[in-house]
Amino acid sequence: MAEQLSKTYDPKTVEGQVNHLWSSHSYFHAEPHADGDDGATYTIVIPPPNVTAPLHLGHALNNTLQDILIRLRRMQNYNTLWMPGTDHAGIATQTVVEKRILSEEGKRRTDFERAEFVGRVQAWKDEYEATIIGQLKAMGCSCDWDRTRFTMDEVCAKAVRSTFFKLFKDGLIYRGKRLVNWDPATQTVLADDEVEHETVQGHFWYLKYPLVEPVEIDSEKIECVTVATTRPETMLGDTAIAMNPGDKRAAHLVGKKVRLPIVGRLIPIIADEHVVLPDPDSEDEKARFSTGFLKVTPAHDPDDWQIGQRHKLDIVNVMAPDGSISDKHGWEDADEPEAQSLLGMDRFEAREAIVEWFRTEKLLEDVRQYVHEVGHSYRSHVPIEPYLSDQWYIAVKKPIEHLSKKSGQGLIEGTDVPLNSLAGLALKPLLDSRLSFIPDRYAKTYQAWLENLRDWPISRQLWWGHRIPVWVIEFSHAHYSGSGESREEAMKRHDQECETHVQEFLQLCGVNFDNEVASFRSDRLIEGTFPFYVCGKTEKVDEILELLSKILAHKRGHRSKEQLVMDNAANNELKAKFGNNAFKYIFDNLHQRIRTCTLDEDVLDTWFSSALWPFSTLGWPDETPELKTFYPGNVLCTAREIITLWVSRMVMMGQYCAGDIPFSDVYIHAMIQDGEGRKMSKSLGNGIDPLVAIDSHGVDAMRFTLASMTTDTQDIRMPVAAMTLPDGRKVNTSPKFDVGRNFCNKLWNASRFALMNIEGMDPAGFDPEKMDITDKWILSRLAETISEVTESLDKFKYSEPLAGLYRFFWNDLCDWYLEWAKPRMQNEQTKPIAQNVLAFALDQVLRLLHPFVPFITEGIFQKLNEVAPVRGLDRLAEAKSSESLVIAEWPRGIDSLREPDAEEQIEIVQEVVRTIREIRNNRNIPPKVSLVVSVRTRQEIADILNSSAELIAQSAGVKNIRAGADIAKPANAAVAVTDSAEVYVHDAVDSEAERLRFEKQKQQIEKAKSGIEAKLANENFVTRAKPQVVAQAKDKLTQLTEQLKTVDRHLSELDNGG
RNA sequence: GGGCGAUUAGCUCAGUUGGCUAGAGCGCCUGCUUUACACGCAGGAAGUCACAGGUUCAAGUCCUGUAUCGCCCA
Repeated sequence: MAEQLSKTYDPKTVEGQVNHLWSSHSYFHAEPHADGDDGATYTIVIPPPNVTAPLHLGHALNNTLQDILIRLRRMQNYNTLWMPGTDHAGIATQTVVEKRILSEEGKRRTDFERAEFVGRVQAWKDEYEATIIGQLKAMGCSCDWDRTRFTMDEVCAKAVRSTFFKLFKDGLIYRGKRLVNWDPATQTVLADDEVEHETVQGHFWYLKYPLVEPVEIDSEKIECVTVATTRPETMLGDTAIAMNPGDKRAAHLVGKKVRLPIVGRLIPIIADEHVVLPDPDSEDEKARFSTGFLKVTPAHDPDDWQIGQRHKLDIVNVMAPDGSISDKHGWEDADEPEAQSLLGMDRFEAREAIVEWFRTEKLLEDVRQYVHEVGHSYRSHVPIEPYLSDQWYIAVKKPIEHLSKKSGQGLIEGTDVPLNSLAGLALKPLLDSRLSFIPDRYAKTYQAWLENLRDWPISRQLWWGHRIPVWVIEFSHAHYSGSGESREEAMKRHDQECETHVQEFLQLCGVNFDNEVASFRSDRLIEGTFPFYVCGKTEKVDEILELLSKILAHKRGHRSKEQLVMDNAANNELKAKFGNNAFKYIFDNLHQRIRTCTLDEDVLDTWFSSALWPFSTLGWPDETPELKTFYPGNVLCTAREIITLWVSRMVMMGQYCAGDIPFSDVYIHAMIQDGEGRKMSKSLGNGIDPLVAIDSHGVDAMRFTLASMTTDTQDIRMPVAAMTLPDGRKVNTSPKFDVGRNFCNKLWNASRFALMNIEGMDPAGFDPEKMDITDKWILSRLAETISEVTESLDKFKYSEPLAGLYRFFWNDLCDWYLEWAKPRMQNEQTKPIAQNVLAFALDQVLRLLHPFVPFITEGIFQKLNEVAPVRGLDRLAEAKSSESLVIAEWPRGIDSLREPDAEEQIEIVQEVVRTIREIRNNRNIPPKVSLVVSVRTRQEIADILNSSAELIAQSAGVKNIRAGADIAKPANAAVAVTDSAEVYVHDAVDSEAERLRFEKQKQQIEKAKSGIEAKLANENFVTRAKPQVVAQAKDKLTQLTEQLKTVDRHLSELDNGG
């Protein structure tokens, strides 16, 4: 006798037992194929959660959906891999750790050595990684935990290094100056998505700039031009005034010069389309505020930067990294006393001082209120300063020669994207339909982004992340002999020599310079030299250059040769590892030529390593069996805000590094909002912790609810309700989870009932010939459900299959089949048949439900295996046994069991049962009172009803039922008219109730009837609509007419006291 | 500013290529300790499908515009 199941489903107990079962087997582990085995594989890489914080409900949704796909394919016998792991999330993680250290210890990042600080972040990562993996396991994610990766672990780091080197060698990485989002408070660059836009009540200040020579326009003498600005302090860096070429005044003014107030700089007036023409009545706010003259400050405004690039304007940066006015960062003409007095002021102080200066000098024409969006740092909340700085970039639209054979060359039609560029590699598969988005509208986002892509800035001024593996070598200044060659030629020759020496040195250390090193010399003069950038393929080069760097640093401050070679650790290490010759070479050839040799301070953008995730986790660049078997993967499942940041880059890098797209389908799921349609967030306090949901409702309930809400809309609303935990903590949950919990409870109890009844079942006792109509019906419905569920899962539908399963399980199996089976279980003749059908149906429904609600189904499956280990339906259908549902076979289509006749018959029976029940309820007849019923209907339906009289009797509390074509209405009978029959419930008359019901029904029928009559009266409908539709309408009209006649007859009988 | 989406019952959502007396779950109302389940059973009420035009024999569904809300990108 199997152990009794509890009366309500207790998720904790079952989850515990099932976890124990799963963790003691390796069901989730995937092994690469042996050579020659080309069986079907199915791979998903997890979007690695940030180690910044625990998972939220969005993650729960994301991972539930992946787990559903993975479990389905595993049951379908694919070699299935779900690769788990976490992301180091550079800036986000560093920020939270910095905040915590500041609040707990009052220390800043700069109070630590770099390595020490990174250690602190590492400790945080260890903690949160464990939390996150624990959460994923709690959610039932069937990841291959043995393969868990982290974006900064050794395996991933190797891929990052290889990719960077490859890009560097292909000439796709360069150092460039650009405006970045600078946070002057924390002094770091921020990514665009780390900038929060806030609406600010600000001003437009109208500043007058005097023309060097006055100009006459329409006999009016113009001495000044007026610019409008929201940031007057940037005027110190103005290098032009721009006008729209369409401006009438442009002809007179373009080419003239103005004298920049305070600074005295002479700057030109130029023409640029970007300038908005003034129009006081315009809808466009910019036009209303515009004077037609735009001050151009390329170093402090992104639009101005573009204008500066177009017109080759000077770039004058007037600020220090802390946001104060400074002449040390690119401002060379701050000679005027007025300018000098501003130096050192904070940017907002300087703003006031400058406005005041203009006011005093009568050059302030106007001040107007202006409400606008200002970017703020999400970290320090101070306004972002567009700041000019040197960053590393990846050239995304640069053609890659060696790829032209494979990917073709030239531009993709209608774009400026070369086929053999990184952007092209990502775009082409979409255009070729090798890459699809679900829902497909998201393809547009992807495509538009790639077509308008700018080079990718990959350096971040952070300590937490993959260090950029570039050594910056500054050569000493060339000694210009003056003999014959020009200064430029001398410098070039000198630098060339230096390069050669570095090359020789590395070769002496055992490095093959051609294969293992990539390098280039800057074409821009930076602090007096053209830096030489060196990137090694492996860390060996780093090791050598680091020793060189130490030795050279040590060298400084020592004069005599004896001191230079003095014993120190770096010297010894270099000698020991790379030989005396290399060591000697430094002093013979390098120390005079190299001023500094330093590793770049910055780290790589987090998305750089994320971009490699689909293959770095499989061991790339090594040609591992894993890579061979599981790459390319199948699906990526993520949220839409990540399409540009991540998906596109994975495709790009997958193509570039691994030679193929990393997945063929991108499934974009909805974003979870609260009941008011707001994003769930910490600051609003409207988030739901998945662990709370799991605690209060059970994992399966949470998963069921999430999956059932997943249609292809972009948002799903999840009403949030506060609840108090037993320990007094107030937390958020959602009444929506009740849906899942109720379902699980129903599943549990129906299974409990089934298990009690199939105990001791004999599979041999099944005889297909002895199945009754309910057996045939439920199997037919099962067959239908199997194919519906399988098909919709193939199409990435979640809510649809779940609704189908819900209906089959609850509305068909529980509400009807089980009820009808109850008496059959008491009868030795019928019992074996009902038992076997029930066991089979339960077995199949558990399999179908398993991807959605894995714990409860596995728990029940284990009991089912104890009670009824063999569950086939003789020669009708097979249910291959399995020790665990995780690896059980997915139900096969059993279309041979489809019985439309049985379904139709049961529907007729159900309709009559519902009608009788309605009368019973309506007349307040107690459930215990048995009824006598007769039904007047067409003979064929009467036959069905008579043969199913017992089913009706049982379901409707009827002791006697008789159907026929010529049944007369008995006296004192309550009457109901259905689509196909008149149902008489004897001795239940209630004229008033009946009249009300009939009158209402009459109205409904008349409404429907007149609609159809109108249609049929329309000649166009009859001639133009599909014949089938017309025939349908005619049938319907006949039926409604009949029905109406019947209702009328009963109404008039009521009138006659009938 | 550019793009995408939503608007259907009190709430959360379905509604395939146009063919509808517009469905489900929750909530609501009525009745029920029917020995699997009250996290349940039986029944019921409840909708001008955001608004305005248009296409069509036929529009919740297609087109145009408007309004409100939301998201992404700049």
